[in-house]
Amino acid sequence: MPSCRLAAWRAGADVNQALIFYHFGTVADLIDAACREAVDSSIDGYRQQFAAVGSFVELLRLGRELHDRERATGNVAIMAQLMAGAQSNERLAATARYCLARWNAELETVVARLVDGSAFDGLLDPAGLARAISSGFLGLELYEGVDSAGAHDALEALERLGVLVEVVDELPPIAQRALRVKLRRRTRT
Amino acid sequence: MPSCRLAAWRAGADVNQALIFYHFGTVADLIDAACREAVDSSIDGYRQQFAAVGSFVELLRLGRELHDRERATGNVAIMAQLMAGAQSNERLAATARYCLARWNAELETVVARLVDGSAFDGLLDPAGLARAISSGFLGLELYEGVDSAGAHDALEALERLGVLVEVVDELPPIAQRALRVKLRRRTRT
DNA sequence: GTCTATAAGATGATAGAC
DNA sequence: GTCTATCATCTTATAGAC
Repeated sequence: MPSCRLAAWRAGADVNQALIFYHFGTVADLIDAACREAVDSSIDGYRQQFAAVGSFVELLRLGRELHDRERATGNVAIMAQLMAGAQSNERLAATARYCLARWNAELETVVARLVDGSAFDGLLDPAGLARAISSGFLGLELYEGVDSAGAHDALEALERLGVLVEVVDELPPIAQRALRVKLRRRTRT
Repeated sequence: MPSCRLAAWRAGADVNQALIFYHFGTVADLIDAACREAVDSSIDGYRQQFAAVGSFVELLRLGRELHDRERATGNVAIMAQLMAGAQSNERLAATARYCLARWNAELETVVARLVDGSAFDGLLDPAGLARAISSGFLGLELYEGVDSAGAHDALEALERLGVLVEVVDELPPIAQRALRVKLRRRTRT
Protein backbone atom coordinates (compact mmCIF):
# COMPACT_ATOMS: atom_id res chain seq x y z
CA MET A 1 0.00 0.00 0.00
CA PRO A 2 1.31 3.44 -0.90
CA SER A 3 1.29 4.84 2.61
CA CYS A 4 3.68 7.59 1.53
CA ARG A 5 0.76 9.01 -0.44
CA LEU A 6 -1.46 8.54 2.56
CA ALA A 7 0.88 10.53 4.74
CA ALA A 8 0.88 13.30 2.16
CA TRP A 9 -2.89 13.29 1.97
CA ARG A 10 -3.27 13.35 5.75
CA ALA A 11 -0.86 16.25 5.89
CA GLY A 12 -3.37 18.13 3.79
CA ALA A 13 -1.31 17.89 0.62
CA ASP A 14 -3.01 19.15 -2.48
CA VAL A 15 -3.45 15.79 -4.21
CA ASN A 16 -5.61 15.23 -7.24
CA GLN A 17 -8.97 13.81 -6.22
CA ALA A 18 -8.99 11.11 -8.91
CA LEU A 19 -5.68 9.76 -7.62
CA ILE A 20 -7.25 8.84 -4.32
CA PHE A 21 -9.56 6.43 -6.12
CA TYR A 22 -6.74 5.16 -8.30
CA HIS A 23 -4.72 4.23 -5.20
CA PHE A 24 -7.42 3.19 -2.75
CA GLY A 25 -10.39 2.12 -4.84
CA THR A 26 -13.15 3.37 -2.57
CA VAL A 27 -13.45 5.86 0.29
CA ALA A 28 -14.03 3.04 2.74
CA ASP A 29 -10.68 1.52 1.69
CA LEU A 30 -9.02 4.89 2.09
CA ILE A 31 -10.43 5.38 5.58
CA ASP A 32 -9.40 1.86 6.48
CA ALA A 33 -5.82 2.46 5.32
CA ALA A 34 -5.63 5.85 7.04
CA CYS A 35 -6.94 4.56 10.37
CA ARG A 36 -4.77 1.46 10.43
CA GLU A 37 -1.68 3.48 9.62
CA ALA A 38 -2.59 6.08 12.25
CA VAL A 39 -3.17 3.56 15.04
CA ASP A 40 -0.13 1.46 14.14
CA SER A 41 2.24 4.41 14.21
CA SER A 42 0.58 5.89 17.30
CA ILE A 43 0.96 2.67 19.27
CA ASP A 44 4.47 2.22 18.02
CA GLY A 45 5.40 5.63 19.37
CA TYR A 46 3.92 4.90 22.80
CA ARG A 47 5.19 1.35 23.34
CA GLN A 48 8.03 2.36 25.64
CA GLN A 49 5.83 4.70 27.64
CA PHE A 50 3.24 1.98 28.12
CA ALA A 51 5.98 -0.35 29.33
CA ALA A 52 7.11 2.25 31.86
CA VAL A 53 3.68 2.61 33.50
CA GLY A 54 3.86 1.41 37.10
CA SER A 55 0.49 2.38 38.58
CA PHE A 56 -3.09 3.25 37.65
CA VAL A 57 -2.44 6.91 38.27
CA GLU A 58 0.56 6.75 35.94
CA LEU A 59 -1.61 5.02 33.34
CA LEU A 60 -4.14 7.82 33.63
CA ARG A 61 -1.40 10.43 33.24
CA LEU A 62 -0.16 8.69 30.10
CA GLY A 63 -3.76 8.65 28.91
CA ARG A 64 -4.01 12.41 29.36
CA GLU A 65 -0.81 12.94 27.40
CA LEU A 66 -2.05 10.65 24.64
CA HIS A 67 -5.38 12.44 24.68
CA ASP A 68 -3.76 15.82 24.06
CA ARG A 69 -1.53 14.48 21.33
CA GLU A 70 -4.24 12.60 19.47
CA ARG A 71 -6.49 15.62 19.56
CA ALA A 72 -3.76 17.88 18.20
CA THR A 73 -3.02 15.54 15.29
CA GLY A 74 -6.69 15.34 14.39
CA ASN A 75 -6.88 11.61 15.09
CA VAL A 76 -9.69 12.18 17.56
CA ALA A 77 -11.92 13.79 14.96
CA ILE A 78 -11.20 10.91 12.57
CA MET A 79 -11.87 8.31 15.24
CA ALA A 80 -15.13 10.04 16.17
CA GLN A 81 -16.31 9.90 12.56
CA LEU A 82 -15.17 6.30 12.28
CA MET A 83 -17.03 5.17 15.39
CA ALA A 84 -20.19 7.02 14.40
CA GLY A 85 -20.11 5.55 10.92
CA ALA A 86 -19.30 2.10 12.29
CA GLN A 87 -22.66 2.03 14.11
CA SER A 88 -24.44 1.52 10.81
CA ASN A 89 -21.74 0.39 8.37
CA GLU A 90 -20.10 -2.99 8.79
CA ARG A 91 -17.13 -2.05 6.60
CA LEU A 92 -16.25 0.84 8.91
CA ALA A 93 -17.03 -1.32 11.95
CA ALA A 94 -14.31 -3.74 10.84
CA THR A 95 -11.82 -0.89 10.63
CA ALA A 96 -12.84 0.39 14.05
CA ARG A 97 -12.59 -3.12 15.48
CA TYR A 98 -8.98 -3.32 14.32
CA CYS A 99 -8.07 0.00 15.92
CA LEU A 100 -9.78 -0.80 19.22
CA ALA A 101 -8.24 -4.27 19.33
CA ARG A 102 -4.76 -2.80 18.97
CA TRP A 103 -5.27 -0.34 21.84
CA ASN A 104 -6.96 -3.02 23.93
CA ALA A 105 -4.03 -5.39 23.54
CA GLU A 106 -1.64 -2.69 24.67
CA LEU A 107 -3.83 -1.75 27.63
CA GLU A 108 -4.47 -5.32 28.67
CA THR A 109 -0.74 -5.96 29.01
CA VAL A 110 -0.34 -2.96 31.26
CA VAL A 111 -3.44 -3.64 33.35
CA ALA A 112 -2.51 -7.31 33.80
CA ARG A 113 0.93 -6.27 34.99
CA LEU A 114 -0.52 -3.76 37.46
CA VAL A 115 -3.10 -6.15 38.85
CA ASP A 116 -0.78 -9.13 39.03
CA GLY A 117 0.57 -9.48 42.56
CA SER A 118 -1.40 -6.48 43.84
CA ALA A 119 -4.24 -6.60 46.36
CA PHE A 120 -6.63 -6.77 43.38
CA ASP A 121 -5.11 -9.94 41.95
CA GLY A 122 -7.99 -12.26 41.13
CA LEU A 123 -10.57 -9.59 41.93
CA LEU A 124 -10.33 -7.65 38.70
CA ASP A 125 -10.39 -8.88 35.10
CA PRO A 126 -7.56 -7.25 33.08
CA ALA A 127 -9.18 -7.96 29.69
CA GLY A 128 -12.52 -6.47 30.66
CA LEU A 129 -10.89 -3.58 32.44
CA ALA A 130 -8.75 -2.82 29.38
CA ARG A 131 -11.91 -2.61 27.28
CA ALA A 132 -13.60 -0.44 29.88
CA ILE A 133 -10.61 1.88 29.85
CA SER A 134 -10.43 2.19 26.09
CA SER A 135 -14.15 2.82 25.77
CA GLY A 136 -13.92 5.33 28.60
CA PHE A 137 -11.06 7.04 26.81
CA LEU A 138 -13.10 7.08 23.61
CA GLY A 139 -16.03 8.69 25.41
CA LEU A 140 -13.79 11.33 26.94
CA GLU A 141 -12.36 12.16 23.54
CA LEU A 142 -15.83 12.89 22.23
CA TYR A 143 -16.91 14.63 25.42
CA GLU A 144 -13.89 16.92 25.23
CA GLY A 145 -14.94 18.21 21.82
CA VAL A 146 -18.23 19.40 23.30
CA ASP A 147 -17.38 20.49 26.84
CA SER A 148 -13.67 20.66 27.51
CA ALA A 149 -14.04 22.07 31.02
CA GLY A 150 -16.30 19.13 31.91
CA ALA A 151 -13.81 16.68 30.43
CA HIS A 152 -11.12 18.20 32.61
CA ASP A 153 -13.31 17.80 35.72
CA ALA A 154 -13.94 14.17 34.74
CA LEU A 155 -10.23 13.45 34.41
CA GLU A 156 -9.49 15.08 37.76
CA ALA A 157 -12.21 12.97 39.38
CA LEU A 158 -10.77 9.82 37.81
CA GLU A 159 -7.33 10.70 39.05
CA ARG A 160 -8.65 11.00 42.59
CA LEU A 161 -10.35 7.65 42.13
CA GLY A 162 -7.04 6.21 40.89
CA VAL A 163 -5.24 7.46 43.98
CA LEU A 164 -7.95 5.82 46.07
CA VAL A 165 -7.37 2.50 44.33
CA GLU A 166 -3.66 2.72 44.95
CA VAL A 167 -4.17 3.56 48.58
CA VAL A 168 -6.43 0.55 49.03
CA ASP A 169 -3.66 -1.52 47.49
CA GLU A 170 -1.31 -0.26 50.19
CA LEU A 171 -3.68 -0.99 53.06
CA PRO A 172 -2.30 -3.10 55.94
CA PRO A 173 -2.77 -6.90 55.51
CA ILE A 174 -5.49 -7.07 58.16
CA ALA A 175 -7.64 -4.56 56.32
CA GLN A 176 -7.02 -6.27 52.99
CA ARG A 177 -8.07 -9.59 54.44
CA ALA A 178 -11.29 -8.03 55.70
CA LEU A 179 -11.83 -6.63 52.22
CA ARG A 180 -11.39 -10.02 50.57
CA VAL A 181 -13.71 -11.74 52.98
CA LYS A 182 -16.43 -9.17 52.38
CA LEU A 183 -15.92 -9.38 48.63
CA ARG A 184 -16.22 -13.16 48.62
CA ARG A 185 -19.45 -12.93 50.60
CA ARG A 186 -20.81 -10.36 48.11
CA THR A 187 -19.97 -12.08 44.84
CA ARG A 188 -21.41 -15.38 46.06
CA THR A 189 -24.83 -13.76 46.47
CA MET B 1 -42.44 23.70 18.34
CA PRO B 2 -44.46 21.09 16.48
CA SER B 3 -43.07 18.10 18.32
CA CYS B 4 -46.06 16.03 17.24
CA ARG B 5 -44.60 16.18 13.74
CA LEU B 6 -41.21 15.31 15.12
CA ALA B 7 -42.58 12.20 16.77
CA ALA B 8 -44.18 11.16 13.51
CA TRP B 9 -40.97 11.76 11.61
CA ARG B 10 -38.90 9.83 14.14
CA ALA B 11 -41.36 6.96 13.91
CA GLY B 12 -40.41 6.73 10.26
CA ALA B 13 -43.62 8.28 9.06
CA ASP B 14 -43.75 8.99 5.37
CA VAL B 15 -43.68 12.78 5.61
CA ASN B 16 -43.11 15.04 2.69
CA GLN B 17 -39.50 16.14 2.57
CA ALA B 18 -40.29 19.80 1.96
CA LEU B 19 -42.40 19.88 5.11
CA ILE B 20 -39.37 19.20 7.25
CA PHE B 21 -37.84 22.45 6.07
CA TYR B 22 -41.14 24.27 6.43
CA HIS B 23 -41.34 23.24 10.09
CA PHE B 24 -37.70 23.23 11.15
CA GLY B 25 -35.89 25.60 8.82
CA THR B 26 -32.59 23.78 8.54
CA VAL B 27 -31.33 20.26 9.23
CA ALA B 28 -29.31 21.51 12.17
CA ASP B 29 -32.51 22.89 13.71
CA LEU B 30 -34.25 19.59 13.07
CA ILE B 31 -31.46 17.60 14.72
CA ASP B 32 -31.46 20.02 17.62
CA ALA B 33 -35.22 19.62 18.14
CA ALA B 34 -35.06 15.83 17.77
CA CYS B 35 -32.20 15.43 20.24
CA ARG B 36 -33.65 17.76 22.84
CA GLU B 37 -37.00 16.04 22.66
CA ALA B 38 -35.34 12.62 22.87
CA VAL B 39 -33.20 13.45 25.89
CA ASP B 40 -36.00 15.28 27.70
CA SER B 41 -38.45 12.41 27.36
CA SER B 42 -35.78 9.82 28.12
CA ILE B 43 -34.74 11.53 31.34
CA ASP B 44 -38.35 12.09 32.28
CA GLY B 45 -39.00 8.36 31.98
CA TYR B 46 -36.04 7.48 34.19
CA ARG B 47 -36.42 10.07 36.93
CA GLN B 48 -37.99 7.67 39.42
CA GLN B 49 -35.46 4.97 38.71
CA PHE B 50 -32.59 7.40 39.23
CA ALA B 51 -34.15 8.42 42.52
CA ALA B 52 -34.29 4.78 43.61
CA VAL B 53 -30.58 4.11 43.05
CA GLY B 54 -28.92 3.30 46.38
CA SER B 55 -25.41 2.20 45.41
CA PHE B 56 -22.83 2.40 42.65
CA VAL B 57 -23.59 -1.15 41.56
CA GLU B 58 -27.28 -0.23 41.32
CA LEU B 59 -26.34 2.84 39.28
CA LEU B 60 -24.37 0.62 36.93
CA ARG B 61 -27.30 -1.77 36.61
CA LEU B 62 -29.59 1.12 35.74
CA GLY B 63 -26.98 2.23 33.23
CA ARG B 64 -27.06 -1.17 31.56
CA GLU B 65 -30.84 -1.08 31.33
CA LEU B 66 -30.71 2.42 29.89
CA HIS B 67 -28.00 1.32 27.49
CA ASP B 68 -30.17 -1.49 26.09
CA ARG B 69 -33.20 0.72 25.78
CA GLU B 70 -31.42 3.63 24.12
CA ARG B 71 -29.81 1.30 21.64
CA ALA B 72 -33.13 -0.32 20.76
CA THR B 73 -34.82 3.04 20.14
CA GLY B 74 -31.97 4.16 17.88
CA ASN B 75 -31.01 7.02 20.17
CA VAL B 76 -27.47 5.66 20.40
CA ALA B 77 -26.93 5.89 16.65
CA ILE B 78 -28.28 9.46 16.68
CA MET B 79 -26.11 10.43 19.65
CA ALA B 80 -23.05 8.93 17.94
CA GLN B 81 -23.67 11.02 14.83
CA LEU B 82 -24.32 14.08 16.95
CA MET B 83 -21.10 13.73 18.94
CA ALA B 84 -19.03 13.06 15.83
CA GLY B 85 -20.51 16.06 14.06
CA ALA B 86 -20.13 18.21 17.16
CA GLN B 87 -16.34 17.80 16.98
CA SER B 88 -16.23 20.13 13.99
CA ASN B 89 -19.57 21.97 14.03
CA GLU B 90 -20.36 24.43 16.79
CA ARG B 91 -24.10 24.31 16.10
CA LEU B 92 -24.19 20.57 16.74
CA ALA B 93 -21.83 21.00 19.68
CA ALA B 94 -24.38 23.26 21.34
CA THR B 95 -27.06 20.61 20.91
CA ALA B 96 -24.76 17.93 22.30
CA ARG B 97 -23.85 20.18 25.22
CA TYR B 98 -27.52 20.46 26.14
CA CYS B 99 -28.03 16.69 26.07
CA LEU B 100 -24.90 15.96 28.10
CA ALA B 101 -25.73 18.66 30.63
CA ARG B 102 -29.14 17.12 31.24
CA TRP B 103 -27.71 13.66 31.87
CA ASN B 104 -24.92 15.13 33.97
CA ALA B 105 -27.36 16.97 36.21
CA GLU B 106 -29.29 13.76 36.79
CA LEU B 107 -26.13 11.77 37.49
CA GLU B 108 -24.62 14.40 39.73
CA THR B 109 -27.64 14.28 42.01
CA VAL B 110 -27.36 10.53 42.35
CA VAL B 111 -23.58 10.48 42.80
CA ALA B 112 -23.69 13.27 45.39
CA ARG B 113 -26.32 11.33 47.33
CA LEU B 114 -24.23 8.14 47.21
CA VAL B 115 -20.99 9.84 48.23
CA ASP B 116 -22.56 11.98 50.93
CA GLY B 117 -22.09 10.33 54.30
CA SER B 118 -20.15 7.39 52.84
CA ALA B 119 -16.51 6.62 53.43
CA PHE B 120 -15.73 8.58 50.25
CA ASP B 121 -17.31 11.79 51.47
CA GLY B 122 -14.86 14.57 50.71
CA LEU B 123 -12.58 12.24 48.78
CA LEU B 124 -14.53 12.15 45.54
CA ASP B 125 -15.97 15.01 43.48
CA PRO B 126 -19.60 14.26 42.51
CA ALA B 127 -19.66 16.77 39.62
CA GLY B 128 -16.46 15.44 38.06
CA LEU B 129 -17.47 11.87 38.66
CA ALA B 130 -20.85 12.46 37.03
CA ARG B 131 -19.08 13.76 33.93
CA ALA B 132 -16.68 10.82 33.96
CA ILE B 133 -19.63 8.45 34.16
CA SER B 134 -21.56 10.06 31.33
CA SER B 135 -18.54 10.16 29.05
CA GLY B 136 -17.77 6.55 29.98
CA PHE B 137 -21.33 5.62 29.13
CA LEU B 138 -21.02 7.46 25.84
CA GLY B 139 -17.83 5.57 25.00
CA LEU B 140 -19.43 2.25 25.83
CA GLU B 141 -22.38 3.06 23.57
CA LEU B 142 -20.03 3.54 20.65
CA TYR B 143 -17.85 0.60 21.61
CA GLU B 144 -20.89 -1.66 21.73
CA GLY B 145 -21.70 -0.93 18.09
CA VAL B 146 -18.29 -2.24 17.05
CA ASP B 147 -17.55 -5.05 19.50
CA SER B 148 -20.53 -6.03 21.61
CA ALA B 149 -18.76 -8.93 23.32
CA GLY B 150 -15.99 -6.57 24.39
CA ALA B 151 -18.53 -4.07 25.68
CA HIS B 152 -20.09 -6.81 27.75
CA ASP B 153 -16.68 -7.73 29.23
CA ALA B 154 -16.10 -4.07 30.03
CA LEU B 155 -19.41 -3.77 31.87
CA GLU B 156 -18.73 -6.94 33.85
CA ALA B 157 -15.33 -5.58 34.84
CA LEU B 158 -16.88 -2.29 35.92
CA GLU B 159 -19.47 -4.12 37.99
CA ARG B 160 -16.70 -5.97 39.83
CA LEU B 161 -14.98 -2.65 40.40
CA GLY B 162 -18.26 -1.25 41.72
CA VAL B 163 -18.58 -4.09 44.19
CA LEU B 164 -15.02 -3.37 45.29
CA VAL B 165 -15.90 0.27 45.94
CA GLU B 166 -18.89 -0.73 48.01
CA VAL B 167 -16.88 -3.19 50.01
CA VAL B 168 -14.29 -0.53 50.79
CA ASP B 169 -17.14 1.62 51.98
CA GLU B 170 -18.15 -1.12 54.42
CA LEU B 171 -14.63 -1.60 55.79
CA PRO B 172 -14.24 -1.42 59.60
CA PRO B 173 -13.53 2.08 60.97
CA ILE B 174 -9.88 1.27 61.75
CA ALA B 175 -9.17 0.33 58.13
CA GLN B 176 -11.02 3.40 56.87
CA ARG B 177 -9.00 5.65 59.11
CA ALA B 178 -5.79 4.11 57.75
CA LEU B 179 -7.12 4.76 54.26
CA ARG B 180 -7.82 8.41 54.95
CA VAL B 181 -4.43 8.97 56.50
CA LYS B 182 -2.67 7.46 53.53
CA LEU B 183 -4.83 9.44 51.14
CA ARG B 184 -4.06 12.73 52.85
CA ARG B 185 -0.36 11.96 52.71
CA ARG B 186 -0.66 11.18 48.99
CA THR B 187 -2.67 14.16 47.83
CA ARG B 188 -0.42 16.58 49.72
CA THR B 189 2.57 15.42 47.69
C1' DG C 1 -50.17 23.89 5.83
C1' DT C 2 -49.13 20.57 2.32
C1' DC C 3 -47.72 19.13 -2.07
C1' DT C 4 -44.75 18.82 -6.68
C1' DA C 5 -40.98 20.36 -9.02
C1' DT C 6 -36.68 21.87 -9.25
C1' DA C 7 -32.07 23.71 -8.30
C1' DA C 8 -27.37 24.46 -6.13
C1' DG C 9 -23.67 22.11 -4.16
C1' DA C 10 -21.17 18.30 -2.38
C1' DT C 11 -19.67 13.42 -2.75
C1' DG C 12 -18.01 9.22 -4.79
C1' DA C 13 -16.50 7.54 -8.70
C1' DT C 14 -15.20 6.61 -13.90
C1' DA C 15 -13.22 7.71 -18.73
C1' DG C 16 -9.84 8.78 -21.31
C1' DA C 17 -5.93 11.96 -22.71
C1' DC C 18 -1.01 12.49 -21.55
C1' DG D 1 0.95 7.12 -12.61
C1' DT D 2 -1.15 11.55 -13.06
C1' DC D 3 -4.23 14.81 -14.87
C1' DT D 4 -8.84 16.99 -16.70
C1' DA D 5 -13.38 16.28 -17.54
C1' DT D 6 -17.47 14.33 -16.65
C1' DC D 7 -20.98 11.29 -14.34
C1' DA D 8 -24.73 9.91 -11.24
C1' DT D 9 -26.46 10.42 -6.86
C1' DC D 10 -27.53 12.47 -2.52
C1' DT D 11 -28.32 16.41 0.41
C1' DT D 12 -30.28 20.68 1.46
C1' DA D 13 -32.91 23.45 0.50
C1' DT D 14 -36.45 27.06 -2.34
C1' DA D 15 -40.51 28.28 -5.45
C1' DG D 16 -44.84 28.19 -6.39
C1' DA D 17 -49.33 25.72 -7.20
C1' DC D 18 -53.19 23.98 -4.38
